[in-house]
Amino acid sequence: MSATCTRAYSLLCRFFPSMTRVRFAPSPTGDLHVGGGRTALFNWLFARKTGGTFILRIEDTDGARNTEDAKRGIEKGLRWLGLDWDEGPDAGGDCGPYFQSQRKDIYDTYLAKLEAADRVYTEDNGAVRFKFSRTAITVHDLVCGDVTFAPTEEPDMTVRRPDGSYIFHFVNVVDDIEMKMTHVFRGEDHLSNTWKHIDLFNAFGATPPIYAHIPLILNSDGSKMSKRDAGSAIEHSYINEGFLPDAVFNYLVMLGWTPRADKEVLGRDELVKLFDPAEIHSSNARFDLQKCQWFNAQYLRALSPEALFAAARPFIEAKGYVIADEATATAAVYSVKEKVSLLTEIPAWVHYFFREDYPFEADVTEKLKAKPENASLLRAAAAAFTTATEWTEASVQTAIEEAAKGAGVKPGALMPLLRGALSGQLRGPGVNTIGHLVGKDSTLRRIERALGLF
RNA sequence: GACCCCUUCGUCUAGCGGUUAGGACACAUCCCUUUCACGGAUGCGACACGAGUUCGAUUCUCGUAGGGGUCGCCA
Repeated sequence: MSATCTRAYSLLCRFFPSMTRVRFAPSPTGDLHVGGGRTALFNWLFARKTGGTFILRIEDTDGARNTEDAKRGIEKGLRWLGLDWDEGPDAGGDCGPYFQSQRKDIYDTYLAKLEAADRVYTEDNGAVRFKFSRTAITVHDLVCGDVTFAPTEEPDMTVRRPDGSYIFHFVNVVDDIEMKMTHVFRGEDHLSNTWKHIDLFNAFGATPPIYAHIPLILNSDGSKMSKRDAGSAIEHSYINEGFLPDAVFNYLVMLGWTPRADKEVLGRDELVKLFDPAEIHSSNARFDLQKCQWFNAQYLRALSPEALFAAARPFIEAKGYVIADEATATAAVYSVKEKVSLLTEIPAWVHYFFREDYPFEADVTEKLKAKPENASLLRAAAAAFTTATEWTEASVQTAIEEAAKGAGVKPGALMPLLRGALSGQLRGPGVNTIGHLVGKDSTLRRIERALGLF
């Protein structure tokens, strides 16, 4: 960022802290793209940081492929990420309507201004073109610094189609003027076109906003990320895959900006506090699913038992498991929280808490049958459980240890057997935790059922 | 093709003329441990290349290469 820009920016923030106005202006194409989500996120961070206004404007001038469903997809993604907008659909505001499809009169008015200034001409078929100034134009960018474009040799830019509808560059600039945007955070893919926007601002006699072009998110192989790629769509890749919004928020921020902090796991409030647009990176970043999942694991583990259960519940029920007792289910889910990094992984770790006919995995059957005396060890454990007078994690533990002692083996020899019998698998929370949570009766039934394998 | 942006471990990055080039994810080994994990410790691993400027370049300048982007009556 240039010194002039830095100064202008800090002055603006110091004296007019709540005058900043930024917007996210997506074309409603369905599921929110991560790149778009992150663009929205930086706009939101800046608005919250400066006490300004975050506006959502739907650029739906291409009526053919902009459906109501598509619009809802965008809004769902934004809401899920926690990016609330102060003006826009459902929020209202003084600069509406916030759908470009409803702003034709405004565009007509602005086109008239260009006509009056002799900056447009109509072609034979009715299309209207804007006469470029064909002077050198410098973009003062918060991220990229000053970028100067030589006088263009491109043909004049079409701003209105023969059918009367308007082109992106035109409506985008008109709306940014009308909606009084002070800053524009957008993808770097727009940098090369920004001189056209500035040319338009100048033609309207308006002051361009301060631009900040943020780097793009690439696939792990460095190619451009598009719809079908892993991690590309908020609902499909994150909501449905068991990510937590805060984790995705945190990861996405880190992909374009490194906060000055001694840790990476930072909450929204901390990120807002630390955010400095001048520190946004200038190079593209590759998407790393493993790192994103690591963030998710961190946030998962920080959840309270109740919050974790609430988040996991839909994923458990989607597998068809019936939750009869919420308190037990909550404890069951909490007992495996540090074994997973995605909510979608939880059902496979807790399914046996919700049914008695859980399958015995192959290695369990193998383990149990490996030694003939395993059956008697299980019977010894059952006997110890039967005589237990109380049923807590501690008492279950004690019963197991006593059964092992009585049978002349170490608890470690009995544990895997019991684990396999009670859960059908060789991994999971402590055996005493499983026994305690499923209850005494079920514990005995489960051992009996496992005995049937011999 | 023209123009624009970018270039530190595999990935995300710190660094802002002198550092044993630091951290995180991933990976490997060890410790902990009834399993799976968590956690802890250690290790592996980078300044794209070539010229300058300088006593000294990862850091500044130029070039080359590579990656990305833009050049629509898409947004």
